[in-house]
Amino acid sequence: MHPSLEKLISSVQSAVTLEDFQTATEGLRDHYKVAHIVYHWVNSNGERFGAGTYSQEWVDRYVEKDYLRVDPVILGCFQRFHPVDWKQLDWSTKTSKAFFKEAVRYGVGNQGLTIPIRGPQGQFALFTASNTCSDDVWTSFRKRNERDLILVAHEFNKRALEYELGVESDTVAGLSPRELSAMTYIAKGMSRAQAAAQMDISEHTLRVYIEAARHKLGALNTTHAVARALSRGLIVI
Amino acid sequence: MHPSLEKLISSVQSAVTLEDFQTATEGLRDHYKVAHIVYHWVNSNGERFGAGTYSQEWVDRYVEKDYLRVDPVILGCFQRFHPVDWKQLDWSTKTSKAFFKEAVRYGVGNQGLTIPIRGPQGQFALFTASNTCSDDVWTSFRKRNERDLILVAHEFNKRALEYELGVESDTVAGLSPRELSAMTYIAKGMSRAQAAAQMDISEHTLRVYIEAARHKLGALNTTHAVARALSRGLIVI
DNA sequence: TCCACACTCCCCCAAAATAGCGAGGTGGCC
DNA sequence: GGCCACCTCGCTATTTTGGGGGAGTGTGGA
Repeated sequence: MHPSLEKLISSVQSAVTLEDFQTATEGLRDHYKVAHIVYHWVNSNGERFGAGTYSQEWVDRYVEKDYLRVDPVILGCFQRFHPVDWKQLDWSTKTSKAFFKEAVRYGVGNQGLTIPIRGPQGQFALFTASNTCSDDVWTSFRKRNERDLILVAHEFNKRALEYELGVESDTVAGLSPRELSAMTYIAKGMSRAQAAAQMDISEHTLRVYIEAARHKLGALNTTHAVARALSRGLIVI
Repeated sequence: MHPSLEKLISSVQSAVTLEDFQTATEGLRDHYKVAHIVYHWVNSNGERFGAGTYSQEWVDRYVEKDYLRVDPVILGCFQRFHPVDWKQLDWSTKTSKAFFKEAVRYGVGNQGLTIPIRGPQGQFALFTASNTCSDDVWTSFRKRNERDLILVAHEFNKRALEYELGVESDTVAGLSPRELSAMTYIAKGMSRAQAAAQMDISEHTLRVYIEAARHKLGALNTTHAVARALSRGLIVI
């Protein structure tokens, strides 16, 4: 990895504010000599954050027109797993063609590579490099830099997660072994009677476990408790 | 990146069968001179696949004892986002201590680095490198190789996703927007009446959504449906 | 154009979960 | 020895879900 890129990664690793993320994207843009670098991120509460080199006009326009629901990059990456070249996306519909044209008019590149990453609680981030150039030039750019970009995207996410954790704080309640078993059977779709039979205890006892878990998790009902236990990674189905 | 590692990555990229994945893990083990390389993967239907260099005895033991629910690596990575050194995990409980001891006895290393990756439909994969060595040796190994391992993990996932798409023909159930909203409210602990009020529809209509979601997800009851929707990343609470 | 599918509403009744009141035994920790 | 967390079991009454029927609208794709 290039020394100046290492330096940029360090700046991401030590980023504290959104401005720091912003500065990092500008540094990366200059390093790679591309039109834009953008990092876009949805935390577990569904709040969106963004840092990047797009013009303010484009960002405003994007928000105003609710292009999140149109942008094939967003729609495409939401169903994908791995780095996506914009060319692979579906630009065939009328709305997406119009969107692309307008994006280019606002200075967004005609080429792009977007790397989606997901977190355990529904966090979803997109790291994008975009440029205006021919297909051949872009392909060779990707060949040279795709791996580094994946690593950079990881660094952004790592820091973004810490940023999120800094904002939130919640106590994780521990469930007892029997409570965990009971919750697991319930999460698998068993009725209380079935789960009790599985655990070889009375249905009443099972109920006590479920209620204990519900209270510990601050849940309103069994379904809520299961949802919370799954979200917190306490149980696996 | 080392030429011989490039070769191993190519072999991952062209993997077709589980045996190919297996062979790739063995190659990586030899390349890095570590005790084990393991790739473990849960697809969007909750089916588990694995390829790695652990002994068959350990794998059997692991399955038999249902260690998925004990293993701090699994439990820890489920709540995390980024490469996890096994030392960072919680080994303080009695069961996890016993598990660790047994794992070491079966030849699993005392050190490990696990890289979790998630897909859009709740796919969840773990790529692990493990070795028996001192903390210092392991730290320097991580420093040298962590980035490469992240890229290797990405390659495994990319191929695993293609493998999944090739093997499965059963449609991944997509829930309609209203079904997703309904499921989300239910997952947040609301009763049908409350959720219906939130969505400003009759309780009966809400019930239709919940039942449709239940059928699409192949769930036995509402709680099960919520659990599946969460596991597959369809909803977030 | 028509079909499929999402969306909306209504009935009834059996089954299951929830809420409230209990009881007692074990084992670890201060 | 006392406290606390965990594990186990019982009862009754009320609320919520689940399964079985229906029926009508609107919208987007073949």
